[in-house]
Parts: sequence; structure tokens; C-alpha cells
Amino acid sequence: MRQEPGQLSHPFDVDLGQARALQERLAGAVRAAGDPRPFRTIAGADSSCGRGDRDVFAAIVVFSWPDLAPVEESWARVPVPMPYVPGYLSFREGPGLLRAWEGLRHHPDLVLFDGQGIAHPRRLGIAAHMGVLLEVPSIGVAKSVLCGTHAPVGPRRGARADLVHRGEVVGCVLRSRDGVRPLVVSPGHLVGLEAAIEIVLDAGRGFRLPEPTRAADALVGRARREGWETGGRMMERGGGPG
DNA sequence: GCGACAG
DNA sequence: ATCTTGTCGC
Repeated sequence: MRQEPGQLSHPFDVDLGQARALQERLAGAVRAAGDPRPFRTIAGADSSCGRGDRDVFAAIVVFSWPDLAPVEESWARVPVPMPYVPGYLSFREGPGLLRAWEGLRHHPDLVLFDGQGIAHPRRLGIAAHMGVLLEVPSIGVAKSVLCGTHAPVGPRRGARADLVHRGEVVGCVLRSRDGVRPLVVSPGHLVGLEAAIEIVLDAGRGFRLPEPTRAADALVGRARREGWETGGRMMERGGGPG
């Protein structure tokens, strides 16, 4: 986590003790309530890094809403800040995501992050952290639980169970498609749990993960495999011939 | 002290 | 997350 010469200083460049203190402080700024709808664009954000890799790749893909047509995508390649430590994911993935965010021509109205929102030991998972930092409504969409417990979830799409941690409902475990393993959805910044759940379900197109998340995952994977440098592009305008 | 533990 | 072949199912 030591800052390298020439590397831009950012609020993630701290040791674990400072990181924890920062989380406890920033958690107080999170507003896990409200409904951003109606909004015009929604984005998926993800990052990728192989074991032993020197760089971590991040990507953000913006879609129009509610038609989910791709609008713009941005990716970044930055040095790995620190190893993965449960509870401190944003300090590993944040720098790259911040860089990708800065590369966007137009910032989205809402972002889906791959990880927890407030369903975190200190209520500051990556979605909540980035939401506050970027001042954008955000939702955490994780593939597994970090903390908290829940009742069994029904087998059909839409079935859900509250995720409870230390007596607080911090999110929910949501079956996004029939039969698939449930997603863990929790509010990030400026979005309440109910709105978060409805948005995640509406952002799906037949797969377990929401489309923006799948697109970001696909992009970051390609960027890493092909060794792309930081960049971005606008997508084709809708309409086409006719 | 022991087990759990987003990506 | 990543490493990995085949394989079961729609």
C-alpha cells in the first residue's frame, strides 16, 4: 500500500488501521435510503486481478434505462494497491474503479458494484464506499455473503430473505432467476433496500447477474487477458437504420 | 481461542 | 478473484 513515485495520491492509500478508521468515519456519510428512479443511465462496475499480477484492471459500463442499451464504457489499468483482505475490498479495487470513473464522458445516475453495500461489518462495503466518494447512488450486488445471517430463500425468481447483522437488516439475499444461487443485494449510497431490490431485478435479462454487472465483468476480463492500457469508448447510438 | 471471510 | 476439463441440461 505504499505510494509509488509518480502515483496519484488517493483516499485509498492507507494502511489497514487507517483504512478501518476511514471506513468507520465514511460509514456515517452513507445514506442508505431513497429511490433514484426515474433515472436515465445505470452502470455496472467490476475489477479483475490474477494472483501474482502486478496490475489490476477495472471497468465501468454505462447503459440507458430502462431499455438497457450500452452507452459508454471505460476501463483502467493500475498497480495492485494491496492484497485482498475480507472487509477491505474497496482499498484493493477502489483505485482502479476511480480511474475508470474519471475516464467516463458522462457519469451514470446509478452504479451497481460487485460486492457489498452496507452489508459489511462496518457498513461500508465497496458500493457504499464508492457511492459516498463519487457522490452517486449505488447498490451492492454480491455473489456471496460477507457478514450476517438469513433464512432459507424460496426457489423462484424474486424470492428473498432479509440479511441481518447485529440485529440490523443490512440487505437481502435475492433469487434473481429460478433455481440459481441467490445474490446478496444491499443499499449503497442514496438508495434504500426496496428500491435496490426492484432495480436489480429490472436490470436482469435472463441471467443470474444484472446486465450492467455482466457487461463490466466481460469487459474487465477482456482488458486483462489482452493487456489493455487505460481507455474508454462511446457505444453506437441507438436507432440505427429505420 | 476458533471459525468465517465480498473479490 | 483465479486456476481449469469435462460434463449435465435446456
